[in-house]
Amino acid sequence: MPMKIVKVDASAAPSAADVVFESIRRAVITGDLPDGHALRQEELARHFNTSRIPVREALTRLEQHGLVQIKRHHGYTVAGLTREQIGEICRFRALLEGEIVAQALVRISDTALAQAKRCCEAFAKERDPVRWGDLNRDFHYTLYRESNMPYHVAAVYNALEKTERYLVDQLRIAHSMTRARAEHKAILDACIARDAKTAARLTREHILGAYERFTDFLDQHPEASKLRATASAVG
Amino acid sequence: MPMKIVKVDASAAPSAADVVFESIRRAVITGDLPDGHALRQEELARHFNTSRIPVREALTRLEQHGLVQIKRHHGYTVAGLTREQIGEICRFRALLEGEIVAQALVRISDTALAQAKRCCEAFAKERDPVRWGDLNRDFHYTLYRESNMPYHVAAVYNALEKTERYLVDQLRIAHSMTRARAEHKAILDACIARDAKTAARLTREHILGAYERFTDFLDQHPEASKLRATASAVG
DNA sequence: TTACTGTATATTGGATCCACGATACAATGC
DNA sequence: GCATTGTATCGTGGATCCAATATACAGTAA
Repeated sequence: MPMKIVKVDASAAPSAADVVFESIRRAVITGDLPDGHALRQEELARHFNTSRIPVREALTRLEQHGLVQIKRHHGYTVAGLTREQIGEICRFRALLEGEIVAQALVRISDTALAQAKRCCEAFAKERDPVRWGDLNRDFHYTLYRESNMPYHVAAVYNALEKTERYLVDQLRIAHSMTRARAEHKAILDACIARDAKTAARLTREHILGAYERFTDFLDQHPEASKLRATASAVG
Repeated sequence: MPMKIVKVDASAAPSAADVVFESIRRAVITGDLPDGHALRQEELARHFNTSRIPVREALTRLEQHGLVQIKRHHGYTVAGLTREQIGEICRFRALLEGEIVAQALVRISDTALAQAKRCCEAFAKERDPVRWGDLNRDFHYTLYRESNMPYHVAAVYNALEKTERYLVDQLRIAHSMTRARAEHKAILDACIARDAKTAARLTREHILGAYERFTDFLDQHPEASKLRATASAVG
């Protein structure tokens, strides 16, 4: 008799540490938790209605990701990046993402291209800045998915999550969404034409260009780096 | 009055978790702990004369590095890589390390080159296979150090530590140390000549070639394979 | 006043204890 | 015999408790 109940892997249910990790991670990469903010174990434990043990596990995971910093007996703080560090990470992404798109185009399916088109349009239409990071990620990841380079893609995502809050801020402030939309469209067109070289070049320029505009903006408005919202609410 | 006692930062002393982490990490990357080996918390706690808490912290750190795998309520095991995963990581390293050497040569100092020469000679002279991994790392790292690309270098090291045990094994079994010595020498010569393009190309070939010889050896001696299929975590 | 010392408090690192899930195997019913 | 169920045991995930360190500040002596 075939089982009539939907099959779910109960062992895949997230642990308390998973929940805390994801929640804090999200707050850090979106910028809801400002750089340098102290993450008190007891406070977080109360906030998530759990004990300090899963909180500590979440914090050690975040530290390995480079999203929080630890100083022995002083506790964990949200890790910030200097402008130079952001620059290096952007060059890292440009190098890898160029290679990944090029490789993905060798084998990419029409369904993936259609999905990328939808992501591109969703990004272009979105008015709410807090959603831009996710939609941007969706677009690029759809293109990368069939590259058969999971390690490269994971490395890109680790890199992206460290810098996203800075670059998205810039998108909003400098009104460069128009340009981002056009660049996404150009990359998509190159992909549809299966022109690997052009797609790779445009991807690299897209990433490095965003960094250029980010630094330009900081140079013109040095006070802008401090105007981050300091909502300390997690979850 | 100037303090006459040597200055040491006592807060930099390693915690119990640090010690356990480093120790297990070393055992995994050298291959002393075979793929799939179960890491029991209680057993490790006894072994390191501590409690399960620092052991668990060490294991979660190792999991974020992709060196161990976790299955909920089943415990931690040493994460193995498939041949395909090793291949992708080698391509990842080739891409990055080529870029890093090229960039490093723009600014590399004579002292760094002299140190690289010493590392190269130490590697060539060493007879003990268990030291090859460290000496190989020393040589390459000396060249990369002045690239001013710490994020790239760290990514390379995260990648290298996952595959080192497989590739070093191959070095020993297939007697390809002679070739490795020659390749190191060639890279060093290109660096001394400050020929960035050649150094980058030789570095890429060095890495990809080692992988080729690794797979060739496995094809010829299928019983030598210690490879175990896993779905490894993100590093 | 000013520099040093001692104490109170906050917070982390680690140890111990408990509850739940997983496995192995004996017991039961057919 | 064979499948199912109950139970004993083990190991992990999490909670609580304790120890050690850091900061703040009050007190004391020159």
